[in-house]
Amino acid sequence: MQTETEENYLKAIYHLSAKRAEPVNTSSIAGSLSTTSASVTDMLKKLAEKNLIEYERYRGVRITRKGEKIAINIVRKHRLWEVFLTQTLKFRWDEVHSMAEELEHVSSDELIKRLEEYLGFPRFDPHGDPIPDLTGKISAPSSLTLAGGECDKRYTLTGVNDHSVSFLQYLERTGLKPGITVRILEIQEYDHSMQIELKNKTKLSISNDVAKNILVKNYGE
Amino acid sequence: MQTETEENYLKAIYHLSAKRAEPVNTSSIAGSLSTTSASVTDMLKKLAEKNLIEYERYRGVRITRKGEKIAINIVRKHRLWEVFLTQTLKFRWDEVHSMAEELEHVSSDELIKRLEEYLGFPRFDPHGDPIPDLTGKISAPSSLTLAGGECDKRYTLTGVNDHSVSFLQYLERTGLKPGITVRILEIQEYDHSMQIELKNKTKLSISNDVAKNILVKNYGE
DNA sequence: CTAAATTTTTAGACTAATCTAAATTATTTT
DNA sequence: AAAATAATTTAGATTAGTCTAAAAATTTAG
Repeated sequence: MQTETEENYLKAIYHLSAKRAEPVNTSSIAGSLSTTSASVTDMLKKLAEKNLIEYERYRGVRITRKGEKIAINIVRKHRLWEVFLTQTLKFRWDEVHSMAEELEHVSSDELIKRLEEYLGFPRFDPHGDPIPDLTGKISAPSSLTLAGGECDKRYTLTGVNDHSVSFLQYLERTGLKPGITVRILEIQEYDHSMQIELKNKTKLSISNDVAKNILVKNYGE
Repeated sequence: MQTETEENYLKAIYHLSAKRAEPVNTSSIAGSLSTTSASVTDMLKKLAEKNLIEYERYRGVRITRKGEKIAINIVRKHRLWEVFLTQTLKFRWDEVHSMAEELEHVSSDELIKRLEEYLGFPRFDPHGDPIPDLTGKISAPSSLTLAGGECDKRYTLTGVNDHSVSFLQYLERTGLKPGITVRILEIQEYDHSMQIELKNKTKLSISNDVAKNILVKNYGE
């Protein structure tokens, strides 16, 4: 068994590993957990001792199979709780992250199995991120972003790349929630910003930066 | 704000206070939290510092209004989670205590408000204990036990006095869950044990000790 | 009402997680 | 390839919670 703090380190290392092939370095872990490099070094020794990571001084860190299993299980719990909070308790999708951050640590595997069943085995959380199954298998998330869309075609929003609260709240305010469908009206040559139309005929303009952070699938797929 | 450990101490003191008017002594707190008296003394100083309890060396402890508010809020969370676990996730009533013990600490007040609404504002948890409302008000639980029942009358089980897992599992096995109705067939003079009949005509004999720990209301009330 | 037994508190130590500041190793620049 | 810069680790302290063993206070018994 591991402490909540150890779990948070493993989760951070797991997420950072997903973004690059090289070992994860100390300061990026410190950054993502808002702590100091000195604290991270201490914890890395502890996790290596338990064979949850491979760690060599000054060389960074790789997560082991054993550590990854634990991390994936936490991600699974987190995302299932997010579905519960939005679907059952009607929280907005931009409110649920911090609550799920707490719930992910306290819930027994049996509780999560039942919760998953009750929720109808959802495959994605409210932000479009895939929910690992009991065995740790993870469906591929959509890799198409709105920025890759074509004029006059329709797309259904499935998730986001940027999970920051400010971005989510921006989307929430403009009505761009997962599940809704948009049509691209026009794409500007010079900055790749685009005009889009929502179902209710609202027209709005979004920057390429925003479009690149919105995951979509083709309408009707 | 207080730590999870402080919350557990407050809850223990609150529950122990409910049973007697005198101040709560150190060793009973240690007993109910499975820790040592020395640890309890340390924590009492800390809680007194924060005005959550009144504490005088060697004299025991009383909870303050401020401490009681916190304790009641934790009890409220605990019992609402128990309802969720049995009602929504279909856990047995003898399984939910330890899970709720963890969930009670992580849940924000807003989450609990929504959960309460989703559950339909239940007034009692699966063991018949009253659920404090948002303001801290607590309905009176049933005070009638099956031991006080009369021959040939029907009673509906509403809860228990003994919350130990072994007692709950005994009741679960014999079919004596809250909500069901029983009829008293016969009461033995010499040991006050009783023969009762369940809805499905099952007859069984229970000791006076057991009967005293089962809360009931008159059938049809 | 004193003596024994019990309860409670204090003293001192331990673990987990954290921090700052100093030292060490690695990387980049010139 | 040496010097400067940046990243990482170590050293030493701190806080929360816990423990054991010893000391002090209270309660109980004779």
